[in-house]
Amino acid sequence: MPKPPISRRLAEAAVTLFDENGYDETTVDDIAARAGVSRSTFFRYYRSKEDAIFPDHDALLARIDARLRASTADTAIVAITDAVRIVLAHYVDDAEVSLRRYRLVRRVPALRDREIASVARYQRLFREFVGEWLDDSPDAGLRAELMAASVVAAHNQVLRGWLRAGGTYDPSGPLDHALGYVIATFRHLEQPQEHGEQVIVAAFPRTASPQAVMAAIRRHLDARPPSS
Amino acid sequence: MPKPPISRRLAEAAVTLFDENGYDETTVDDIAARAGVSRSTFFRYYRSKEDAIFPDHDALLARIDARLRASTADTAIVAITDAVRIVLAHYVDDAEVSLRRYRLVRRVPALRDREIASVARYQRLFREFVGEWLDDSPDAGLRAELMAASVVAAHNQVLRGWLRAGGTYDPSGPLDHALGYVIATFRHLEQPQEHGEQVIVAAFPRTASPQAVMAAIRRHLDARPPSS
DNA sequence: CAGCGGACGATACTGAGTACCGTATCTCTG
DNA sequence: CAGAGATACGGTACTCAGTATCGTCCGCTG
Repeated sequence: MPKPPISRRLAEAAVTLFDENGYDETTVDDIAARAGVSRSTFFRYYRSKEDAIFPDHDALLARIDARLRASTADTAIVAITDAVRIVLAHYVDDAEVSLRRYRLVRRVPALRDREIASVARYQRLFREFVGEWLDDSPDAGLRAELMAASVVAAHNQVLRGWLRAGGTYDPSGPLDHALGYVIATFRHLEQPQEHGEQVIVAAFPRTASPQAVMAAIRRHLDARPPSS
Repeated sequence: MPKPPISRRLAEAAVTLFDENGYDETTVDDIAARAGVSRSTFFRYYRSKEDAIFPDHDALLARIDARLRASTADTAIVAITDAVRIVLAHYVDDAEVSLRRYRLVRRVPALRDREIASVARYQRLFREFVGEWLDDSPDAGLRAELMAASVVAAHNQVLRGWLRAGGTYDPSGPLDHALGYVIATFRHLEQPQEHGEQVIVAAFPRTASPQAVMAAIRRHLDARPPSS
């Protein structure tokens, strides 16, 4: 039975000691000793003390990047939702670690700031990706920014709900719901405009009969100003 | 002519030295000496080396908090847009410092992370505020999260455009435009739902004939799952 | 005046983080 | 096989951000 890799042992030691003794009271020497390696080795594996409890961040970023790169504009929405699911699954697959980390991050400002910086990296990746997908219309930059921020915000909302509830349910349903909300919000703004023609939006009850829908739309069309 | 307050002298010394010598190459002793005070005094005014170039963050947060608290649900959108304008004006009013800081932050990861954490604090403030404003519907939390993230993202987009252009124009027009976009996006989702009925959103070319619209909607309705 | 509180400087210390060197191990090549 | 090179690790010295403490000075109040 081979020992787990050093990086994992260090991460486990860090979370355990932070839990037992507190973040500020735990030194890097303590962590290294608990993992059975030297302090130098700690800094070979982690850039800083804070990074030890986010051991998979770079790998996860790389996975997301790969997933996004494997898509085209046609499959972009699927790719983004997949990428977000990859992130959430990462937390859910190791719920115990995620819950411990969550409790730590809530208590320690330095870890909170680190996590925020990590999330910003996901967001930047999404934004760059969405920016490539959007055309060069005047608001493309703004839309990319907004969509990336919204996707990440939705994910965080779902994740935090799951963590707050102690990881007791499968959060993929709520994530689908939240992403659907985001996508619905932005999709109506993403419809390609057909050669300068304008698009109108009409909303009506889901249970409306085709006749009722038609009547509502006719009213709407009758009320619009003459097209230029 | 009284000397400027110590906190300002320290902040100015920090930015100047970071510019001249680099962030990592500048010590807290250097900054304190340049400002004519001791190192102890530096840490009396700033919690950390990084904080020295964000001297007004807490004061700005307090102003925003006050502005938001002075509003009601009826004036909430105005309050949020005012709060965002307060943030932007803060940068614009001292453009030279903002531009120097921008250049520093782009070059130094530690400062970038610090800025990201600062922005997250604004966002949290907005979210809490929006959360109070929204009713207790199932998606209220999600909506508050999304709106706060969007407002902040829009502001950042505008601010970064202004900074990238060297602060050469008044960014309040673009900010109004971006906020208008965000508010339009969310306003249509804030329409009251009629007694538990679901709403679908359909978009179609403005010039579509009623018959074409009807055909498109019929296809959509035929494709939906049975309503529960 | 004396006493108090607050601001500041100086000093000692801790621990995160960096740089460097030596040693051990492994792999590859002749 | 031996030797060379690469790699991983431990140990050590160091820097500097950040913390705690103490002493001094100054301004204010009674």
